[in-house]
Amino acid sequence: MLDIRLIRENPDSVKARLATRGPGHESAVDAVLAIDGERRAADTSLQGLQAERNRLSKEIGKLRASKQDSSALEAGVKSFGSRMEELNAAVTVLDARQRDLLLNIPNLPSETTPVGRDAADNPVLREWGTKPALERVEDHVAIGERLRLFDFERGGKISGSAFVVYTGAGARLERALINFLLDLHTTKHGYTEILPPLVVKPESLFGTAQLPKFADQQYRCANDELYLIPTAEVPVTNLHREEILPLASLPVKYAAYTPCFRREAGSAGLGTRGLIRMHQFDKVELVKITTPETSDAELESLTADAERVLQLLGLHYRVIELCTGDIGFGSAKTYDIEVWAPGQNAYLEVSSCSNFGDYQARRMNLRFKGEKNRFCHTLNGSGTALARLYVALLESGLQPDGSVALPPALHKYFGAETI
RNA sequence: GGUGAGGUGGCUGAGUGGUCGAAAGCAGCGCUUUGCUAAAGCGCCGUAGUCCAAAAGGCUACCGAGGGUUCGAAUCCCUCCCUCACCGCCA
Repeated sequence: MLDIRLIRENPDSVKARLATRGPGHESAVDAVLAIDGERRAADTSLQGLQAERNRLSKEIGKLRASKQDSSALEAGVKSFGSRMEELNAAVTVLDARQRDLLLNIPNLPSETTPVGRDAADNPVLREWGTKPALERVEDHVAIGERLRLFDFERGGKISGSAFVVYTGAGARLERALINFLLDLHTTKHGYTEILPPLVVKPESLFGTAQLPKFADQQYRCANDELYLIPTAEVPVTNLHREEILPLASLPVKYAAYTPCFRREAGSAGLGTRGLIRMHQFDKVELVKITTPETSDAELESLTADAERVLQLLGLHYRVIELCTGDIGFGSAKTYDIEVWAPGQNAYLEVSSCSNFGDYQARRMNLRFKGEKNRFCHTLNGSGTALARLYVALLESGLQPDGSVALPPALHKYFGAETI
C-alpha cells in the first residue's frame, strides 16, 4: 500500500512512476486524492463536534456533582447527536473506500528498475555456466514416464488436470531436493527454518497483496474463510504482521519449505506440458524483513543465495531483471533466475527475488523500533521452486543410456548417483 | 464441540459510568548528587489520525474487535475473536 501522504504531497511524481508500469493508474491516484480530501473534511467536522460534546459533557458532570440542574445542557448535546452520527457514517464509508482504492494501486517501481513495456524489455544481467552438450535430449515427461518417477494420469484421476503424483525414486528425488535446499540455506546462508500452516486467513493475503486484486487465483475454503497458500511468502512474511520489531533483530531471515497452491485461472490448459505449471508444487521460499537502509543490499544477497542452489547443482542459468512493465504488483524491484532446460530448449523461471520496500509492511502494519517506529522493508525469493528445478535436473543429467546422472551435491540426499 | 476464567500502555498490574489516556511498580531516556562495577533524588517516557504554511501547540480516536444504552463508557448490555483450564472427540 502506498503512503497516502506521499500521494497527497507528490501526486505528479507518483503518477509518473506508476505510469512506467503501464496505463490506467493515473485515474486511481486522482480518485484516491478526491476521496482523501472529502474524508478529511468530514473527519475534521466530526472531530469538532466530538470536542464540543466532550466539553459539554464534562460540564454536565460538574453540574450534577454540585446538584445543579443540567437538563438544558443535556438537551443541547443531544441535539447534535444526529449530525454526529451522519458524519461518523460518512467518515467510515469514505475511509473504507479510500483503503480499497489504495489496496488496488500497485507499488512504485524502484528508481533502479529498468523502464520497459513487457517481458521482452527485461535485460539479462548475467549468465552462469553453459548449456550442456548432450548426446541425448528428451523432454522430462518422457524421462519421468520411462523411469516411473511420476504419474500425471493418476494425478488427474484423483485431483484433476495439472496435478501430479510422484512415485518411488521420483518421490525420493523431490524429498532429497527439499532437504538439500533447506540445509543449504539454514546452515550456509543463515536463514531460520520455518514450517508454517498451509492455509491462512484473508488478512494474511491482504498483507502480502494477493488480495483483494488476485482473489481468483486463490484456492479458498469457503466454509471457514481460509485460503490455501499460493506461496510460503504469505504465512512467513505475515509471521510478524502487526508487530514492532526491535532494531537489533533485523534483518530477519526465514527459509520455509511448503507446497504452493495456485488456481492459474485464465491459463486454460495451463499452456504447458509436464511439471512446468501445476496447481500444486513444492517450493523453498526465502523471506527477509529489513530496515529501509539495507533492503537493496539484502536483495542482492538474497538473489545470490538462490543462485548458489543452481551453482551447486551445476545447472546453467541466467539472471534477468524485470522491467517496470513486468514486475509484480507489490514489488519495487525484481530479479528472476532462469534455469536452462535442454528438453524444453528454453530457460525456466525457478526463482523470483523481489524487494517490496515498505509496500507489504504498510498493509500489514509491520514496523521496527529505531529512533521512532518505522515501517520495515520486506523481501522474498524462491530458493528455489522445486518442480522446474526437477525438470532441469532430469533433462540436463540425461545419459545416452536413458538414465539420469545426478549432481554430486544430491548424492547423499538421494542415496544414489543416478536414477 | 461443551463448561468455566480471563483479555488494560514495552512488561507486571490497579481501575468507582463523569477532571482516566488511564494509579503503582519494573524497564527505558535525561539531569543532579554521592562515588565505583552501583545507589539515591528529580524530570521525561504509548500509538495513530487531524488542524495550522511549518514549528510550538490544539483537537480526536484507541483499555481484544464490532455494535448498543447514556448528555457522558476501560467501567453497563449484546455479538464475535483470542488466551488459559477442564471435559468431549480425534491424527
